[in-house]
Amino acid sequence: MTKELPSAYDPKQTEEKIYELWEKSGYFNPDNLPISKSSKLKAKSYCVAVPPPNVTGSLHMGHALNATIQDILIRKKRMEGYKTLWIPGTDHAGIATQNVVEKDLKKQGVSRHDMGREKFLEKVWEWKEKYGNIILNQFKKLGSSMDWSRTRFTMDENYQKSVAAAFNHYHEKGWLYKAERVINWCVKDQTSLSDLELEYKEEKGKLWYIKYLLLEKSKVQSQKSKVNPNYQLPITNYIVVATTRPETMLGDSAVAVNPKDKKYKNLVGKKLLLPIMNREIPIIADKEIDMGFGTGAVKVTPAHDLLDARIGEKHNLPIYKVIGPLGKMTEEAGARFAGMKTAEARGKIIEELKQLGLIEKEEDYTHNIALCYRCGGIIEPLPSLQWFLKMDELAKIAISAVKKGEIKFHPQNWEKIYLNWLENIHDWNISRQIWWGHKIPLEGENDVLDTWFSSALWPFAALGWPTACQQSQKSKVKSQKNICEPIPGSDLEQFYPTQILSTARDIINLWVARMVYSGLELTGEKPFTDVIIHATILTKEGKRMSKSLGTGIDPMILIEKYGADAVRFGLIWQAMGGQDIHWDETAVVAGKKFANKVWNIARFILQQTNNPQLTIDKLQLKNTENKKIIAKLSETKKSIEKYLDEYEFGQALHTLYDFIWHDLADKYIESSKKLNDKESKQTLYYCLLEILKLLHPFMPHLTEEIYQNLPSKNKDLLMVEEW
RNA sequence: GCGCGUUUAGCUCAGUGGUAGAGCGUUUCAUUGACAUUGAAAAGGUCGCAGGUUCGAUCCCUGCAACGCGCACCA
Repeated sequence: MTKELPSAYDPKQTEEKIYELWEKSGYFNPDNLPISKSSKLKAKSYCVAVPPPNVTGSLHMGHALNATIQDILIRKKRMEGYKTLWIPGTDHAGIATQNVVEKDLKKQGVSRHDMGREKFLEKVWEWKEKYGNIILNQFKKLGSSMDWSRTRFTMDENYQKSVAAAFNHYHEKGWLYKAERVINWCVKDQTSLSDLELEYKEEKGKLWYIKYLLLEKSKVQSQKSKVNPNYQLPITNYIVVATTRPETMLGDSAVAVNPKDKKYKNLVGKKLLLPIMNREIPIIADKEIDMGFGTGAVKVTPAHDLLDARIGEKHNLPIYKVIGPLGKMTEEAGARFAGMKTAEARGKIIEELKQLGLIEKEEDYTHNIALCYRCGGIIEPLPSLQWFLKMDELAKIAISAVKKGEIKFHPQNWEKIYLNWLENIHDWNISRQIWWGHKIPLEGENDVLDTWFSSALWPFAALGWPTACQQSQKSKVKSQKNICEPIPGSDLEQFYPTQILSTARDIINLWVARMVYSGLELTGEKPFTDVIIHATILTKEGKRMSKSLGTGIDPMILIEKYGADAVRFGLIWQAMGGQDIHWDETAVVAGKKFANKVWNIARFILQQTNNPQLTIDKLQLKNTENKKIIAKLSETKKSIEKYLDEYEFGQALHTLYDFIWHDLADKYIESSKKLNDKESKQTLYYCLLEILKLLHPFMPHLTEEIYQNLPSKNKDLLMVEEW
C-alpha cells in the first residue's frame, strides 16, 4: 500500500531533499549514468556549458530563466539516454569584479592603490570565493542538474593554461601586435575598452560654430549650399567648423571637407590659422566627411576622435595629444590649459573665442556620449599603447560558420546582429590596464587581458583544452590549422563540440561571436551547434530590471515564496517566441497552483490503484474514454517534443498544462470515477507515469517526489527514467 | 540616419485566411470523498489606425502612428 500523502504539495518539504537525492545518485556526472545497453544513443553525448555568471553578485531573473531553459534540455536528453553533461562555472569578470571589490573597500576608506596590487588581488580572490559559491548554490536551488565535479572558474589553474595557449597561438600566427592607437579610454577605471564595452547615453549639449581664419586670401564666390540652405558661405577669409567639443580644437591638425563639396572646392590645399594655438593647419578633402552636417567642414583632431584618427592616418597628419589619461588637458594643450579638466578647458576656450570674435553661433544639440559599460564613467578617445588581435581571418571563419548553417541561432533573426558586427569589425584591443584578470603571458608585460578573451575560450577550455590535446600526425601535417587531436576518453574528445549555447541577446557579439571564431581557430571545430537567444526579462512596465534602480526581482525570494518548480514554471510560462518578458508574478502563482494540482492528481490515482501496471496495450483498450485520453496523451507528447526541438519552451509548457489540467483532470479523471474498472485504473496509472516524465524537465522536484512515492517504478530515479 | 521588434480581454500574453484563446483578476453557483492552491458557468475584445488583395482579413500586402531595442565615424 502507498503511504498517505499530504493533501497539499509543499515545496519546502521536498525540494532540498530531492536535490540531495539527485546529487547522491551521482547522475549529474555523465560517467555515472546508466547508459542503456539497448539504446542506439549509447555513445552519443550531449553537452551544454553554462554561461558562467560574473562573480560580481548573485543570480538575477535572466540567469534563472536561462538555467531553467538549459536544465529542461539537459534533463530531457538525459532521460532519452544521452550521455549528458552540463558544466557549471563562474567568470572572473575583470573590470566588473574589480569595481565591486573597490567599491566594497571604499566603504572602509581604502583604495586599491593604498593596498597595492598583490594585497588587492587577495581581496578579490576572497570575494570570488564568497560570491562564486553563492552563485553555484543558487543554481542548485533552482534544481539545475549540473555536474559539480566539473565546476570551472575562468581563472582557475587549468584555465590559465588555456588562455596562455590561445595567446601564444595567435602570437605565432602573427595576429597579435602592440601599437599606439586611438582607443576608448575609461577615465575612471584607467583602462582601455573595446568598442563593444561602451554604452551610449543621450546628452543635451551645444554645437559651436567656430571661425578658422584663412591664411591666404581666396577668391571664393558666395553661393548657397544645396544641402543646408540656411548656411551661406560668406565672402570672407575664414571657414566655419562646427563642434560639440571645442576643447579638442587645441589638438586639431587639419580641417576636412568632402571632395565633392562645391562650396569648399577651391579651398582644399589652402592653409588655416588654428585659433588660440595659432598653428598653421591645412584644408584637406576626404570622402568620409558628410557635406550635409554642420557647415560641411570638420575640424580634425587625430588624437581624440576615432574618425579623425583614421583621417589623420590617411593624410599623414601630426598627432597632438591634448587630453591625458586622467581626463585633463596636457602640456601639449598649452601652458594655459595644462592640468585643467576638459569641461573647464571647454568653458575657457569658448570664452576666449568669443573675445576673439571667432564664435559664429551656438546651437542646442542632443547627441550620444560614450560611457563605460561597467562604471558609467566618461570615455575619452585617446592614443594609447595597446595589444591588438587582428580580426580579418577570425571574422571570416565566424561569418562562414553561420552563413553555411553549421551554427544556427534561435530565433534566427539574431544572426543579423552577429553578421553585421563581424562584417564591419575592427582589430580587437585585448589589453586592459586593470589588476584583476589574466596577465598577458609575455615577459615584462604588466597589463591583463580583456575578460572576454578568456570567456571566448569557455566551451573548450572548460572541457580541458589544450591539456587534453595530443601531438598527432594529423596536427603536424595540418600545422597551419592547429588542429587539436583530443586524447581518447578525455572530456574534450567525448563532449566537444557542445550542442547548445543559451544566452541573452546583449552578449551575442561580446561573447558568442568570439567563442565561435576562437573555437574554430583554436580547436578546428565549432564550439556549439545551436545558439538560443532567450527573452530578456523586463519589469511589468517594460523597464529594465536593475538592482541599482530597485526594479530588479531576486529569483531566490520567489523560490522562498513559491518553490523552485513554481518559479521555473512561471519563467517558462512567459517565455514565448523569444519576445521580451514583461514580468508577471501571477505566472508563478499559476505554477504553484499547478504543482498542487499535479500532486493531487497523483494522490487520487495512487488511491485508486493498488496494483498498478506500468505499461498498457493501447490496442487492447476497450473503453472509448480510455482510448481517447491515451490518444490525446500521445498527441500531447509529440507536440511537446516538437516544441522543444524548436526551443519553444513556453508553447511546450502551455500544451502540457492544458493536457494535464483540462483533459486529464477535468474530463478524464471525472469520467473514470464512473467507470471505476480495472482498465480505467490502468489507464490512469499509465497517464500518471507519462505526465511525470513529460513534466519532469520543467518541474523536476515535484515530479521526482511523486515518482519516489509510486508503488512500482522502472528506475530508481525519475531523472534517469526512459523518456 | 539605418535596421529590427511589438501593438489582441482590466493586467501579462498565445493564436488562426472563414462563429476570437490562456493565466491572473472580476461575477454567480456548487462542494463533507484527489485538489478551495477546487469544480461548473458568466461577464469582458468592431484583434493600433488608414488603404489594398480576397467571396471573406485579426492573420497577407502598402502606408501611418505609438512604444521598445540594436547599430552608426552624426563632427
